[in-house]
Amino acid sequence: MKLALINSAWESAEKCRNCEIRNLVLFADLTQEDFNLIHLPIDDYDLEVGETLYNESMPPKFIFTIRSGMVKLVHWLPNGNYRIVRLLRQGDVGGMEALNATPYLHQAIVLQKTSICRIPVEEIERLNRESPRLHKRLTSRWQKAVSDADIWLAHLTVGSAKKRVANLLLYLEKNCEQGLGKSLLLGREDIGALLGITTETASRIIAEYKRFGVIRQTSDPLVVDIDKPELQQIAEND
Amino acid sequence: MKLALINSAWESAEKCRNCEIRNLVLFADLTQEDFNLIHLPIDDYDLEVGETLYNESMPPKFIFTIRSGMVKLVHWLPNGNYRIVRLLRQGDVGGMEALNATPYLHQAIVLQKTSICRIPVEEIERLNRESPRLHKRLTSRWQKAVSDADIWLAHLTVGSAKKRVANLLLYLEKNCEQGLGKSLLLGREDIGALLGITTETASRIIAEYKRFGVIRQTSDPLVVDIDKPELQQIAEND
DNA sequence: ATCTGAGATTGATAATTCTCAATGTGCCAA
DNA sequence: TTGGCACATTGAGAATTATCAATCTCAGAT
Repeated sequence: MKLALINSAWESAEKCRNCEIRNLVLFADLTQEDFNLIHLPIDDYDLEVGETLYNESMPPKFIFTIRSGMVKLVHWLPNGNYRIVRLLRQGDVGGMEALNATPYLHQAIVLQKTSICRIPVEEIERLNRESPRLHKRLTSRWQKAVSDADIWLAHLTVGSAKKRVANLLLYLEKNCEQGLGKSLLLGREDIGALLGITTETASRIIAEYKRFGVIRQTSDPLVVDIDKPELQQIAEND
Repeated sequence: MKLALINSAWESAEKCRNCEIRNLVLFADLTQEDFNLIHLPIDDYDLEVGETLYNESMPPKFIFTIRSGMVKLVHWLPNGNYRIVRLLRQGDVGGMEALNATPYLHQAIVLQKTSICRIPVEEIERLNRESPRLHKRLTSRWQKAVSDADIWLAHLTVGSAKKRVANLLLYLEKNCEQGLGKSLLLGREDIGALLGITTETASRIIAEYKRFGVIRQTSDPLVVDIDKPELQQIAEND
């Protein structure tokens, strides 16, 4: 993992102020004055597929916002298998457990080329004390993390495997960067780890959806066109 | 639902200060001075099995801490079925979504006679502004809600139905008020809604565990003695 | 061009879980 | 006492999913 650039304090504050997705993330409500409070460097950099953003054994000194791309939060099981606990997408914040001075809870692994903004916990704490606007944002991010987890549970762990896969594809469509009607197609093992089914079952279902044209390959092998109404049908009835 | 007592501001602050489980909940770090900031009444009351603490259609004006007992957070599905998204136990906080001025996300239903402390959101917001100590607590509560949800996912929705039930019984042992070696035994439908299995499957497994003495009835029909090592065995191997 | 390795797909069979249906059990009220 | 009711339990067969194993595909590496 290489940082693209270590910014000086001034530079990073400048960057944040001009960040085009700022309204999605933590610093949306900060004023010029707030930005002047930033002392430590906020780094931004890209990670490639398979790289690790953070894991359980790293010192929990940063939180991360996702500017673009997709990250999986992985919980390893004793037997070497793993479970994907959540996905982070544009605007999501990862590693917030660092704000409580507790170790990171998961390994965060990049699924798609991902652009990250890495913020020192110390900086958050300073702003938190000195800017009520950040505090509010932070609270609502936490809220989002909880409700995301709940939605996950309610939709992605009930019903037949077919339903779950359909729901997952719909979930991944929502902000697939390629535009609507398309969905990120994860590896079959990841789909399994996400939905609590085996790799083979995931593969069979994806293959069947392909055969029936419910999903169709695109030029990018990681992205598929989806037949949204059909998937919604499957997700609800069946 | 009846409130046991509508306390005056002074009385409720007094109560909080003397609350024996205070160190578990939001107000653990508050000072005498902080308590003097409390203006609105903080009510405490008991609810019986089946009563609703809050639901999606109530105005989100309060958050709730659990002083004792157990509450399920229920997400209703369109077809009339339901999914239990999380359990709240002693020290847990429910309805925190109210702090973001968003509707409650679930229906919270009492599973065991439960003692509740109901705090107006307005009061939290005032203390939040005026006492950094509360803010810190609140943050860490949020953190706990997220990590609980993740643990839930990682343990209670993987593996065979037998494993899941074993994990659930172990989970419910942790702070069963009757002491160690005992576990709250939920209704079979609730077990199903919790673990993503059918009521019948839940019943079969519980019945089997009873037959083999892995769990044993006690004088209280809602509580069973559990054979912890055996359950751990089942949860891990199998 | 061939080799190679990591995923993906598919098949056959076993195991698990669901579904539908019947029965059992204990508690409460008339 | 006697129904009645809400749960819990059990059975049998169908459907789904896991398991084990064999190919297949395809992008890189040699």
